[in-house]
Amino acid sequence: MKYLSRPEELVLLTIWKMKEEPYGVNIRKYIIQMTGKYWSIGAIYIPLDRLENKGFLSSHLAEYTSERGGKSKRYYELTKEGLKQLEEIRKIYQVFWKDLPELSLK
Amino acid sequence: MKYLSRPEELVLLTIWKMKEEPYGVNIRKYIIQMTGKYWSIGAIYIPLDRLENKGFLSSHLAEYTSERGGKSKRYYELTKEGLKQLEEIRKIYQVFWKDLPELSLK
DNA sequence: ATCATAATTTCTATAATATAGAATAATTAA
DNA sequence: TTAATTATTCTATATTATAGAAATTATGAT
Repeated sequence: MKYLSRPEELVLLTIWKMKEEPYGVNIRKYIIQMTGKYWSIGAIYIPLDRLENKGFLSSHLAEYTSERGGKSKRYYELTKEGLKQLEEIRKIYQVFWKDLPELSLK
Repeated sequence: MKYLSRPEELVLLTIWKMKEEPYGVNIRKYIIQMTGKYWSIGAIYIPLDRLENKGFLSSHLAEYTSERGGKSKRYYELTKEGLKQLEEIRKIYQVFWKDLPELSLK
């Protein structure tokens, strides 16, 4: 693949940035909150899986929880490779977003 | 649609930024040069079409050229709506890329 | 005139990704 | 043991990405 897709990038950035526990439900919540755009419930797991397969994330299942119930959470964290991808894309956009000309638009 | 896709964003930014004449071949050339990643010849026209359909770009055919030959070039320019989209996405990323914590990665 | 060359866009086919929400799983409380 | 809760996985479909061949249109050479 050439670039990270948009959801992939948002997921990686979120896992890097968020303070809450980084598992599916929370990651989705964070992205919705930060971007103001809706994501369906399932929509978060596809980029998560893909990013893990590519080696940009690693994960493990939560061992124990005293909360109400529910399936085990799967916690994610960024890998070195994942960070590298983010840095690469940041570099590209720094150049693109720099010195944009004033426009007179229709 | 929720966000601009990556190619859409790159195309819009390029049309905003590039100094050369903004038609397909040049736009592709510029993106390849700026990102260091290959795009096939046809790959540029799909986001161009889509962005125009969405109202983020407008275009017109070149009237006359004294160059060697070839089909008429189609020139593109950013619309107000297109600019708005870019500003929106920029705002999102400014927040995401700000205050990222130091990491100790595996 | 005809043919080769050149520059550009359009077409076509396929792979990959996005999106939504229902189904399933695992845990706890009543 | 049934209902409620929390989370992930599955399934189906729409959209987007990607590559490169084909078509279009003009020029230059013979």
